[in-house]
Amino acid sequence: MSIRSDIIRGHTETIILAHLMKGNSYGYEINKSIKEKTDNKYELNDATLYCAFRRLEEAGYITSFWGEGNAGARRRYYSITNEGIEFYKKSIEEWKLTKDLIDKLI
Amino acid sequence: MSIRSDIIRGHTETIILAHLMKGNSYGYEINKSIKEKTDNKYELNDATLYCAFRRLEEAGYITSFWGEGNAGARRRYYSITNEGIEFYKKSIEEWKLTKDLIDKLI
DNA sequence: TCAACATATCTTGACAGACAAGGTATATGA
DNA sequence: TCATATACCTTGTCTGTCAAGATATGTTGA
Repeated sequence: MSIRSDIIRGHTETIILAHLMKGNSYGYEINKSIKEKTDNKYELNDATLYCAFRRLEEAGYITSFWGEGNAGARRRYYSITNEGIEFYKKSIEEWKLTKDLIDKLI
Repeated sequence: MSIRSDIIRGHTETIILAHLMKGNSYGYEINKSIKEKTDNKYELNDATLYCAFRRLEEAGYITSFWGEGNAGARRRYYSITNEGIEFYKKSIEEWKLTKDLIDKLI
């Protein structure tokens, strides 16, 4: 069974930030990691991923820079900011509340 | 802390069906019940609620009829169908999977 | 009496996140 | 050389949600 995007909607940014909490990374790698962690049950659509990066960067939660080295296709790396870390922590708390809420309601 | 609608998006129909699993009901009552169950932390927007009713009825998951008796404002009652019950059960399973998935990712 | 409030449903138009589809470019291995 | 994997990005569309507004009835308190 795959997961409807409406169900997971709104978690995209938190998922990305969670990955960046462990260190700098780039889009393709993050998405591969999501796929692996979920046994191919879930992955982000490219457009969704890069849209989320733009939103996060605009909000000041991440910064980006082009990867150095000329091996393979260019990579844009992302780094989480202090504001991003705060936002991530809040999102985790929100998720806990949401789980309880939905469990009460359904 | 209140819950962003993006986080709960996609659960509206399941929440409504969950209520109807306990017996016929109508929009206003369902929303009041949501508010009470969540200690005023969450409630559906009117438009969201009635849009969801329409979708569910179109999908054959609920049927509706005008309430009898002339006391107070008119009520449109909703009743869950067998297909609706099946869909509800599937949605519950999907929610369990989603919880696990998100917990893995964030 | 009459204003305010609670009950109850519905419509319209706008917004935002997600998606499908397409494009661009580099490196590697058969 | 051709397919594949890597890697990023844009455009237009879809859909659920929301804000705002409309409509109507019953109850309660000043």
